[in-house]
Amino acid sequence: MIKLIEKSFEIGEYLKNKGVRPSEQRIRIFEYLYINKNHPTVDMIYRELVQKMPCLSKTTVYNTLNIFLKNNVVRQLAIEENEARYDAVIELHGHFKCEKCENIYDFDIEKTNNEYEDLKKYEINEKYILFKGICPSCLKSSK
Amino acid sequence: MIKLIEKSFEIGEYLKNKGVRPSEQRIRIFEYLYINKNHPTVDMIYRELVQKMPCLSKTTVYNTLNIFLKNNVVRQLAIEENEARYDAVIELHGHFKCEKCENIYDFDIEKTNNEYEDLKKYEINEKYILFKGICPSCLKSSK
DNA sequence: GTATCTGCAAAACATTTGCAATTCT
DNA sequence: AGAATTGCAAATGTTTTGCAGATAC
Repeated sequence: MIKLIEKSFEIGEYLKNKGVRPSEQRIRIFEYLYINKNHPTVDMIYRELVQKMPCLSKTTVYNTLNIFLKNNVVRQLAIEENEARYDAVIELHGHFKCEKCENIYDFDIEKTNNEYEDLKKYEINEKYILFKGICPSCLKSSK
Repeated sequence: MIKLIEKSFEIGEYLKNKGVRPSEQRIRIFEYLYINKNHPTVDMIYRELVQKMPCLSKTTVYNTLNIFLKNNVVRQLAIEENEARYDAVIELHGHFKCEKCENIYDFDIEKTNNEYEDLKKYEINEKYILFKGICPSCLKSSK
């Protein structure tokens, strides 16, 4: 409990620094993203949080995430084509989606821009890297 | 005109080889993707083709692209989070979206799987690489 | 007290599904 | 004839918008 309050307070500061006013809902939504790191959909966030905040609206989740996006608090991912997913880790990294267990793993990518010959003359601002395949634990269990 | 008929014939063969029966609509949709190489949305394809085929239905465009997907005739891209885009180039390559002119450029990526230390033990089946930034011609005109 | 934030209801899109008519073999 | 294809209309699902009440500064 105290942990949660402490965390809320830190998150509040973080959001303020990003230019977002830290309301209860916004703190909870960021907290969910920050603790779970599961690249959730709007629906996943809503279904979890509405249990503790019964009158939370899905509209608020949408509104909040759009504000977070605009203020660079979260990144929007296109992992599934139909539903947007969100990530509180805004540093450059790649995503790996296991086609079996559906888990999404993060992985490091280099920060050099010169690895791609074709892009020598391009200014690269954002990189979205998504691989699909089979993760080690699913590889093991399928043998 | 002759060119188009010839092209239709080639596309027909290509689709047959992929296990897709080459109807008029399917040929036209593939032809659009193949000629334009513009990673279009369903709506872009529909709006263009309905001019020549007035009773074309958007449902048919959806159906056709889903069949193409299943038979590995096209790749689905998640360049914008809200709308699916399609690409008749199924070979591995990356996409660069210019944030100014909105054009999407293709670029080559290496086929080695060992470039990412974190993924040594993962089986990688598909790679989706999307960069955003400014393309050379927009860089030039902004100076 | 004025701005902002929240949440309901409705609207706006993208996509899929059910089904009847048509087309191909 | 039988199977696949097309396209309309309706349904589904995600996201946005309008607006009234509540909250924060």
